[in-house]
Amino acid sequence: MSTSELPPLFDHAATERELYARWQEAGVYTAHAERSRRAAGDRDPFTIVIPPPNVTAVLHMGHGLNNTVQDVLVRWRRMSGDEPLWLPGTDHAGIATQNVVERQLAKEGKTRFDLGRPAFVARTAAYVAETGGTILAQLRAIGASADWTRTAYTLSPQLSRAVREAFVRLFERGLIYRGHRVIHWCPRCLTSLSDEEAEHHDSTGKLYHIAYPITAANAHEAPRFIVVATTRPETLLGDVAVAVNPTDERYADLIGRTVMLPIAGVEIPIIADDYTDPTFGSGAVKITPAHDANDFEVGQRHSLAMPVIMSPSGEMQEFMDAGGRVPQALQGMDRFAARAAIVQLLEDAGRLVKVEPHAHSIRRCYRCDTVVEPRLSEQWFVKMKPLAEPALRAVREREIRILPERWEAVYVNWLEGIRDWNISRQLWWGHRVPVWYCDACGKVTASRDDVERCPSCSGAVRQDEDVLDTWFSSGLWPFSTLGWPDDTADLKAFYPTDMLVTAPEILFFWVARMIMTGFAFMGQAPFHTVYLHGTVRDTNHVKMSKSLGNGIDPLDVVSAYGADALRYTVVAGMGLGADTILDPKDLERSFGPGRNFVTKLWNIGRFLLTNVGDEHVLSVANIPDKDFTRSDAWILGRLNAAIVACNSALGPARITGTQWTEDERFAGLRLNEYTEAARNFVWNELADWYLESVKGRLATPGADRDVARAVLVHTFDQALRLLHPIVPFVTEALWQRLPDHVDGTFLTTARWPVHAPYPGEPSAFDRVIDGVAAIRQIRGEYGVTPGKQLAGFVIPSAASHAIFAEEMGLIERLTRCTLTVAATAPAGIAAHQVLADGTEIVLPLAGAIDLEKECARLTGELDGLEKQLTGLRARLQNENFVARAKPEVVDAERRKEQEWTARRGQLASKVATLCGV
RNA sequence: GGGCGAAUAGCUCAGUUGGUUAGAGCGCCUGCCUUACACGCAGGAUGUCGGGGGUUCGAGUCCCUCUUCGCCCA
Repeated sequence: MSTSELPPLFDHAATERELYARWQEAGVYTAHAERSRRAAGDRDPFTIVIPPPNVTAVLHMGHGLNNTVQDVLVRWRRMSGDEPLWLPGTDHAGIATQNVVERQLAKEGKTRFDLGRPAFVARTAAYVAETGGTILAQLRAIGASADWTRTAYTLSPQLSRAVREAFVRLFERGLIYRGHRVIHWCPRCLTSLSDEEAEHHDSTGKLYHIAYPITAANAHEAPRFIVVATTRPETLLGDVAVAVNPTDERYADLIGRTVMLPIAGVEIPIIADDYTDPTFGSGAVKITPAHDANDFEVGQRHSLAMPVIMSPSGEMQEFMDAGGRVPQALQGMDRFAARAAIVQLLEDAGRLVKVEPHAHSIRRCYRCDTVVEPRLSEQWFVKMKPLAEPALRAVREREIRILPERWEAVYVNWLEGIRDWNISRQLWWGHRVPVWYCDACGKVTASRDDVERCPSCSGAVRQDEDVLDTWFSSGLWPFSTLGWPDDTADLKAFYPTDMLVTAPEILFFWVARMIMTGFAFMGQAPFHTVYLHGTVRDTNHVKMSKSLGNGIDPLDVVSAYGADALRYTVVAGMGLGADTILDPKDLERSFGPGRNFVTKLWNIGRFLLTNVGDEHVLSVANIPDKDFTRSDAWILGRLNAAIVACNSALGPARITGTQWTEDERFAGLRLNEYTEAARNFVWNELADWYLESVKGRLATPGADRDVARAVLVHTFDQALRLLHPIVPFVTEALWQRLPDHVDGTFLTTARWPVHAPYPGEPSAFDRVIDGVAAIRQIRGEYGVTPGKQLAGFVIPSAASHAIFAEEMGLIERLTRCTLTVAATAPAGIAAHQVLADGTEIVLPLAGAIDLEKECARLTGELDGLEKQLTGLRARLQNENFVARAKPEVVDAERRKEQEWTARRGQLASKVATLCGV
């Protein structure tokens, strides 16, 4: 390969397309069950199941981040010799998808009821068939090495079967039941929601204090009122009682009497219940059991009626047991309009005592943001306590770890207070509840297969109208995607999976439920590691979203900067659990550094390919120790350090045994540290020093040139391997061009670097680096242009004599100097540097030296050293320090004192001779 | 209301069990188109580690407290 074919900038667009196609064609990302150690193979399986994006979704930066992380981990394990499976797929997203299709219908002036259920479902399925693969296709653009042959979908026949199986098993175990209670209802989506789907939002509302007239005991009693406080006055039409605390003396005499409910004109009792907080408002609360979950419980305790005074879409209506409660004028009025109307009516009637601002939190539908209405209705629930118990234990007993650590506490806290899960949704798009009712005999049948006739009386049956919460199906994801309930080869080979990578927002929605179902159906935790990464935000720390217009389209970034730049940016900026801040208004600021890194890598490759040539390159292992130079030993040592740093930032990959050890429990997954270690090696060590040091050797034919070629190719090859998970495209493109490349082999399946023993003393070259840096510093301080050739002297310390004598040519080349090794510093005005090891560098800089400035510089340096030495000595003279600090710390301080003292002596005599002080 | 987290350079963030002179990228300043790379190279400046108190020989790191911000749950 000649460099004429390599332009100075990496052509990401063409390369990404070509390489992804070749990876696909070679099938390198297809997992093989038989290679898993759990089957007949000899490889450790490493499985990640994707958090399935909605079928309606298009790729946003959150997906970009989430999937980049998964891909980095999977590529790392693939190269490490595991049998990896990254299983992709999508989620049918009941509410979201149904909303999209309903909006389409609305444009045609139709509703789903015009179509009817079968036609609506067919239309939605057709829509999904057409557009549902979009996001998965987009994941390919960022280089996702997922196994597309196993792409799953929650509404596929296979996964639907898993849903029925799970439902029926839980039903048979008594863990699924039908209940009549107050749930969260979205009046816009016309469905119930789980607790998790009704999100809290802080808001400033109003607290209305309303006076309810107490029914007079007799004709002589003066009119009395009891004041209740509420944020939702419109619900008073559904009030069935006023509750006071039994210990509240203010109201003791009123318990058992009745009040006349304003507007509704119904007489309701005053009851005593502990639920009432005497310190809140007036200490009396209105009880609306059909429209408030707490009131519902009060209502149950007191066997109260439960009138529903709103329609499903949130309009005032005598819906259930509410006959005569909603005045004609209010019927059909929206709940918020009704609130205003009722407040007005109360005010007109003199019943509104006061209105005060009130900070509280209201719940909104997580899909459409509509204020949720608590509503009494019939729903299916999962009994959670028994399911939560093993999920709780698994984390407490370190069978599963959650990173960052603090989320473990959140998880435990939630599971401890877990409430039953409402799983029925009044939607059409989803898995229909597999329950059939017989109207003839009343038999309720939950069944894996469709039921045609009542198993009891052979009467006609009808299936439950509701569908299941989408999260019910995604909760089965780690095993339903592998073929469960069938006993498949994939299930055997790849379950339990390994890591789950997702955002903290769905810790309860999804992660906790997968853990529960994992134990319930598989008897094992579904994964050993949960990695919760941060959120993508803009520079104002506002979460990126399409609706806010502060999003970044990852595909725009890919086309402008390349997939590698996107990935690098995301991974390099990701502290454990920290949010990722990107600037949607300045993509260059966010992604420029990533692209620059790719360009740098590309140019290291260009240099190497031009100067190394096509001829066979020796294996580093076959080169005799004595043939390596100091810089060879140094870079090989740095490579080892980089490998160690990358490994410890990434690993451990899996649990050993059945419990995480204290050491490993929160270790690894420091992707930013991994990135920095690899970047530092290739840029600041390989490119900045080794590559510069090797230029002369490459230009000089002979045996040493072959050693240099071998070390250069070896270290670059290893660097490409370390970097491949982060920037797969540019690394693969370069790797395939390396000399001796075997056609048909890929970096993506090449071996991850291992720490290897190399010859020589890696640190000797640090003396060269120190010397070069010192000379460059003088150049900088005296403003000598880099191009100007200088002459100078090196007075090496005894320990470093050989190094400076032998490496002088290299130092001269790197500094553009002509240097002479001398025993003592020559007399005369010059710039001086004293290196850490005691070696002195003297640059006369004929005529350019300002004696005053040089003295000031050296004196300043001496003063700084003096100050530090004083502090250091004070510490060493402190008996407490010497007695109590760890011996190795004290020893280190003593050594330092010796070094600093020697250096101070050198500097002091410099200053004395030069400045006459 | 309960719980959790954050506050470190102009910006975005590292800083593992307390132990040199607190780091990186971007930005900024100076000089360089040194034939791999100006998406680059060399050099440089910048921090009472949010405030206060405490423990300790030693605190960015541990404890208490205050302030500000964020998240989760009621």
